[in-house]
Amino acid sequence: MKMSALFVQTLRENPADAEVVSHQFLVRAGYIRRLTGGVYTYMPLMWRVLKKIENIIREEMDKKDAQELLMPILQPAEVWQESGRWDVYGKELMRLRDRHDREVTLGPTHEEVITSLVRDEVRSYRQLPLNLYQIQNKFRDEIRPRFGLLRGREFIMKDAYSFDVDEAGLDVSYDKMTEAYINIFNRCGLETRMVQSDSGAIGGSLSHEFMVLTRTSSGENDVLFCTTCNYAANSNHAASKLPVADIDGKFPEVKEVDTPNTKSIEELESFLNIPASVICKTLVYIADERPILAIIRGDLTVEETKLKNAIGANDIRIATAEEIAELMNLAGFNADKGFIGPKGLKAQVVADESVKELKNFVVGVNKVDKHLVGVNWGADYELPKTVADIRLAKAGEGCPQCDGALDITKGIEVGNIFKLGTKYSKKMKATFTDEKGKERPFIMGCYGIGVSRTAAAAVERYHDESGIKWPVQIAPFHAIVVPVNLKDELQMSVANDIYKSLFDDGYEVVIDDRDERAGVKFKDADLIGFPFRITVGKTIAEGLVELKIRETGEVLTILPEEAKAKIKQLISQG
RNA sequence: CGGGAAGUAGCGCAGCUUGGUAGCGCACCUCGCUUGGGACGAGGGGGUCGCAGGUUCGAAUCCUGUCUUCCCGACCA
Repeated sequence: MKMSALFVQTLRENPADAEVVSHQFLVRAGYIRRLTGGVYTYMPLMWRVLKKIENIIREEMDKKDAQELLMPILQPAEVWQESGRWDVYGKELMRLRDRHDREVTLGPTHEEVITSLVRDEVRSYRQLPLNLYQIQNKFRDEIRPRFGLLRGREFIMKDAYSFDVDEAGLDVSYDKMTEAYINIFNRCGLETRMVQSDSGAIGGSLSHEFMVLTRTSSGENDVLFCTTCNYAANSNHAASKLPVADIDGKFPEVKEVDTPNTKSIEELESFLNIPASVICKTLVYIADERPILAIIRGDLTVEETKLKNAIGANDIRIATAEEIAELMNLAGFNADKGFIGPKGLKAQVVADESVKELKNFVVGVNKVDKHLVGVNWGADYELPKTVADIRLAKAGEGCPQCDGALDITKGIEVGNIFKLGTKYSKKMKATFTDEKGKERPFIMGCYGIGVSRTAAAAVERYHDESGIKWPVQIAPFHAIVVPVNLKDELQMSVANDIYKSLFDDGYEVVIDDRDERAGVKFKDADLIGFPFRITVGKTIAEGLVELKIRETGEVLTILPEEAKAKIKQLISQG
């Protein structure tokens, strides 16, 4: 490929709307162009990268006996109504109406379509196990698309679905996909960590996410990981050992006391001269339109996703001051902010495990400027029926699996795997006949990889101030040959020879035949991120060229043949 | 959803307060010169100033509405 003919326009300045490095460099280097919010054109360079990632995925999926197919993006509302997700998936579902006023959606994922398909096609256990996957554009109407390819409304995803006769079969499928994912990301040159996660809107019993850990990016997720063992989990799911604290309030008797102007835990701490850990904190949430009281030790934090799961809600948010006041008035109390307690309000109460051990503690009583002190769980003040881990784990706390401690880092989720079980097959009546002639629902799993996001994550992970440093396996081209002076016939002929030779050997190579000054060519080469650059310039007088390795910045002045051999060697090492 | 900010040439921006024929840098075209880290000189092309109304002799500029984009926040009592 001649650089002069390549459809790419590099920019000197960062686009004003790009905040994270992957977005900035992908736009500046001419990989992507925005059409509208969260929707991008993949330019030829980008498309080459994406196809490379896709092909790695295909090879590794096929090795695990998965079969590629392609399902429609346009999906009728019916299948979503069958699974019950038309109403619960929420606003992220891109909904539209056709000319007959029928509701349709642009698929954000394909559990419904695949389940419907397999329901019709697979009748016998003899046809199982089965793993089907596709790579296509997905649509999610994100509240706030941002960060370029990291969170778009239209993006490329690989989604796979497994069908097994029983749980043991699902375990095998899940393990095979785990292996495939590890291989895929390794081959993409990306170090990932497999972390436990919440199963979210997809549902199911067990799930893991594959995270690219980044220090630099405003990574989307917090990942807690053990510094000693292999425990790692998304912060919305992570557990930790309960931090040790003073949990005895040492109040000699149960008593309602005046605590003026103590609307926050801090104010209450200093007014009563007690640690936060002897206060039972009460938070009001609205889950699926109904109020929920969450109680937790005063020094700890509620994790909303865990709370949501503890009560089986679809949607959860903290209540507004108005909603709290309304809840109080309904029960005949006059209070709004602060002073809230779990007793006497018309709301389900969920207790975090941390409150069980509290002794002689302090709690709100839904009266302004009052708190109850010296409380103990018992006949008079009952522990709520629902007790669960709804606490946000934090760095420094003990690992739930070993004696080590947890640390926290940012991560970009590039893949996830779920054990779905019968969540979809039961609802959609997708069954097969087992060896005893009995109808049974399929045991399903689903497995996603964000293809476009993986590319962006690679840029987040591998770049410097000059531009992108693609891992060679997913770089748009392997190398660029740069003749410094087009009018120098020797330079041109050597450069052309190297270019042709690499090209004929099957390497993807560009020759920068533009009549630009060397600096321009070098800047563009660095920005675009060619893993290898062969410069043919002054040193050609001694028969030497220069090989620059983008990843390390290493520069070798060697014979053309040596440069080619070195590139081939490094590429084969991956 | 709430709060900010911004829409002027492909990209980055100035002009707006104080209305009077639309500018700068990059990019692009031509010529010259230059050729190892985003050179230089000369000339040139390109914009109904997001859109729609209004005020005015006259609107990028003032007013109203609308669309779009970006940022922050979404409540730990």
